[in-house]
Amino acid sequence: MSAHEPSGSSTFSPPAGLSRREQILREASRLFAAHGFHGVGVDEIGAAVGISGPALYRHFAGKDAMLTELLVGISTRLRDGGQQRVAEAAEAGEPASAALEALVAGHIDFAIDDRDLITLHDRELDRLPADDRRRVRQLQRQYVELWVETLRGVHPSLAPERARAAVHAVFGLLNSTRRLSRPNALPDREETAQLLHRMALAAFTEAARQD
Amino acid sequence: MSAHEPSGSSTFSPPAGLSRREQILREASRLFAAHGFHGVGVDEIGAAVGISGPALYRHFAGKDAMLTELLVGISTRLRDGGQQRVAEAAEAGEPASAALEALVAGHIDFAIDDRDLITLHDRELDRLPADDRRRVRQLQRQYVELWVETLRGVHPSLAPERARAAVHAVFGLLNSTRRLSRPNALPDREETAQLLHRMALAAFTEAARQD
DNA sequence: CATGGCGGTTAGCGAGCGTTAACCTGACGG
DNA sequence: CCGTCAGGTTAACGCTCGCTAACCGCCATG
Repeated sequence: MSAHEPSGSSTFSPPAGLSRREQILREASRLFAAHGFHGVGVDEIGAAVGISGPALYRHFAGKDAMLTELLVGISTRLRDGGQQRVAEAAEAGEPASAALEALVAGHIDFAIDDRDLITLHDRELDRLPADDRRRVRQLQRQYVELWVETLRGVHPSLAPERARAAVHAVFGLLNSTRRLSRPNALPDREETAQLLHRMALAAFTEAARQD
Repeated sequence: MSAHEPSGSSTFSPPAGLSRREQILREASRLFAAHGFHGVGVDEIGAAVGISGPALYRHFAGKDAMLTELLVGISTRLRDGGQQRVAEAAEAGEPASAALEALVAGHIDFAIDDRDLITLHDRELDRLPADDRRRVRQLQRQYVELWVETLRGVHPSLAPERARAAVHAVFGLLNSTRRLSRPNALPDREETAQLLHRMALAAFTEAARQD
């Protein structure tokens, strides 16, 4: 196998491509998304990166720790990315609707390009140990609330509870990408992204309409 | 399926409420939805209906068979219900849009009232043995195609591939109910149903808009 | 009143799981 | 040139799992 990579002369830097840890996380997310957390064995994960079984414990405390790191990473990226987009829109003096559109566009990029992670994000939360689960749930809640606030900035008449339901519904809509496109690459990524974008905004607008 | 159920002369066939089989299926669906198929043991399922472990094998061939029966049942109900609603709308001479609305309304009823089943329906398919999986996938595909045809009846300009993506997206939107309302009963079922209904139709309309 | 079988019970098996232990190797800094 | 140590290996442990075996009580029926 590849013993050592052609990295620079420094003491030890990540091997240019992906570090072992990152390799493992990537393969683990693929396998967890495909077969479920309990449906994947540690030997299987090891085999996917060319090492076998217990060697994983040189990089992670256990199987749970891999799932925890994946879910915390996803939730953090989503929340931080969302906060940044909203903040940028605000600083640029753009209208509230621009912030909402930025949230939608960012989520779509994520849902299309990191399909496995999005799958884990709303499927495997309950497989976490209680402490980590609380932490991830908190991050997810913050992300949802960011959307709710932004949405209500565009449609102030929308009641909070209703807005929250609408946000969850749109998440479901956007995350449907995991069901499309069997292999890995979308037939036409941009077209799919635009379709979802428009459907999401239309759904929001309708949710806010007075009846 | 089952050899001897209520049948003729027996004084005491179905225990008035749910048969043992139905009890087991109900509890199994709850547990599978909560912890995932691999995350639930047969002892746990047995305990949930007041019997213990191996007694389940008097009613089912195995754990796989329970999941199979649940998923086949769900997929069949969805497809048959959808076909019936579309047929009824056609016989009544209603416009194509009425058929689409009937599909949406029917799916929402299902998604709200049988939340656990909807969860299994799009999460646990890959845990089935290959034969059963093919069978369920076929039923699901027929249901999707029914929606696609109906949608294209309303918006003939919509390309089939695009329509299919839109249908999957709306399924994701409607199935988001499983994420709402932690305990069991929705705060206001009718209001939620109407909100989802309108959002779904608006998303469809936007998907069909020419750009 | 014997009987048959439905629907339970407990014991236990064999496989697979996550994890630990003990050991090895090759690269690198002093 | 040697010691350290990161990052592998295989063996094995203990536990849990799905499932089978063996047994049994109840109750409707002939």
